[in-house]
Amino acid sequence: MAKFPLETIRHSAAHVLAQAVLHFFPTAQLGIGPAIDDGFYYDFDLEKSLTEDDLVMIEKKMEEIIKENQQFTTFSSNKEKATSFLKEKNQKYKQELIESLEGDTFTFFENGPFVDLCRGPHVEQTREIGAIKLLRVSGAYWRGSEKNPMLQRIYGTAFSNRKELRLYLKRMEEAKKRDHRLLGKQLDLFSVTEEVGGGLVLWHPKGALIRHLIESYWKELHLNNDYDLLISPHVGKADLWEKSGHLSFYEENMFSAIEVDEQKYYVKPMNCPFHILVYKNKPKSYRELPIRYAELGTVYRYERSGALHGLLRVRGFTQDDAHIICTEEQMKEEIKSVTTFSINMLKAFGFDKIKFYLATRPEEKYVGDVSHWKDSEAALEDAIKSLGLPYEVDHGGGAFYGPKIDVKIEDAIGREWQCSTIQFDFNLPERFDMTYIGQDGQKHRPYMIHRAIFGSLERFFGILVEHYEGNFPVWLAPTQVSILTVNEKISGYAKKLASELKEKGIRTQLDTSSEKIGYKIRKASGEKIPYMFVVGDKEEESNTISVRRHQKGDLGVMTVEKAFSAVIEESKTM
RNA sequence: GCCGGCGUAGCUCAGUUGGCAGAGCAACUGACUUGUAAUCAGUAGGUCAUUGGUUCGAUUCCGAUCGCCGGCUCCA
Repeated sequence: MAKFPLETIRHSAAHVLAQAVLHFFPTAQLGIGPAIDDGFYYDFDLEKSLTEDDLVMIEKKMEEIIKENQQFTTFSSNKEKATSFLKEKNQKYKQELIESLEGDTFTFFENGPFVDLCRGPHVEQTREIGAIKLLRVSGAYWRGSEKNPMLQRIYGTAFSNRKELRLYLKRMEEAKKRDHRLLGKQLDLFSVTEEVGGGLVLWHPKGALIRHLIESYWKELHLNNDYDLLISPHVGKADLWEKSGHLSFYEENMFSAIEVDEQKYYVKPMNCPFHILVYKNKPKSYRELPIRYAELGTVYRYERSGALHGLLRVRGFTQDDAHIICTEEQMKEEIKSVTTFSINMLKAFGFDKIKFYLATRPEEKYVGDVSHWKDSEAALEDAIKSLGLPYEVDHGGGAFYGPKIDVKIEDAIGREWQCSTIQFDFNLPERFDMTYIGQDGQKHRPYMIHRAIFGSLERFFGILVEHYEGNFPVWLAPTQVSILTVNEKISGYAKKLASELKEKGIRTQLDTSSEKIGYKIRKASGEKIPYMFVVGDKEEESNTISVRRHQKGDLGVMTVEKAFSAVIEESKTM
């Protein structure tokens, strides 16, 4: 067991990094250097752009400092002294930092020739830092604001010993192999091309097939749970977006207007206004509530070019959107059922570890009655509690229009992703004057809940690819069975098996090429096809199949019936 | 958008004093008839991202643009 927590080790490593950088570039201005989730970084203002070679050199120096086993010591001083000390060191960012900090006592940490303003804590001596590795250099604005100068940020990681560092680096390698952009290309699932534009996805046949399966399952589950499906257009008039408030609050994220017949139209960034108009098409009675409108609605949002990332951050995507419109009395039950519904959907895709984050009313900017906020927050918290799942409360983290639950799922290698969100909206019902006629014959304002489970199909698909490492379960695999012939004489038998499988609804492909069986297996494995049916003379004579399962290997010879039912059974399991 | 890196065949990548553009895989053709992760031979495939400059000559050097990658930022 290490003497210090990782965070302390990493924070200390950040100091050593700064020390090493100052050794080579004495005029460097220091930004901040915290420990982060899987390592640490330090920001520097430097004349020279750092290169890979510089990193190697700096890392070497860091190793030396660690070996020297310098002692970490600390001292405090008041604001005046601290400022003049930093002035003397010519550290303007640190001076700025002190200016913005409360109190009059500032601690410094010193090791060898290096002194840094810092709250600590640190390890006692540098050798306790263990093993370090510098990972990359990138740009970062001082204090995260674009108005400030851009500093150079060096990222690194540290562990208490070499072995753990090696394991971490190995995990990173593994994660890299799962990259959906890489697998998307290898498995021919989708592409994003320069000709179409960044963040606009072309779904290739195999990707589109998987998406179709996801969508079909999604629709079926919604219909079975009393949702109504809607379909709405991709564009709408400017007036609509004025009314919804998007043009005042969200315009910077919208594609610019299209003019048709002297009218301005906008491509939709959200589906809500359309769903609301469906609701408002006819007066609604309390007897009709709750109403649950769901749509796989394709929206377009402007994302800055630098933010685009494979399928995870795109400009055109399909939300699995739904709007639940209900009375105050129905609210609690609706929240509960939508939460359970989300979990069930996510579980079908192998996500069992789910965490909730409840975000409540912001302190200042918010719309609607405080009492409505309180009721809805209680409803959200109730729902999570009743499920007995882990959750955290983010006080004041809600949107201005309502409180929400964000749901995070954990994938096969322990990474967290946010997909689902369940949000109250006190804004749009007001803006669109949504009402229902209550038992008392009066008009009432309904509650409206937005929710998405996958969030975006593009993003969810990207996450799925990484989660499964491209090894889709049988029910989702674009090709479920590949029939491989040992020689060309056997192609008749193979064709017969293929057509029988297809008849049973199994997605089957046939490889009768004049290659050796090893080659065909290698090829099918590369495509990550779950089942390989190897057939030769022996199998034809005995009406059997030699079954091979992807990632498991040879399952041996079985009767055609048994082999078929194995695939069929598995294709039904989610 | 900003900082830095990168852009050579469908894919993965070689290509240095600046002098005819290369390999493996994939594709195609042929031979082989194969028993559990790569059979052999041949053919074809390129505006070296685009564009301007330097030069007798640019994939190579310089500039601009576009795109991608790592971050920052953004995510009412």
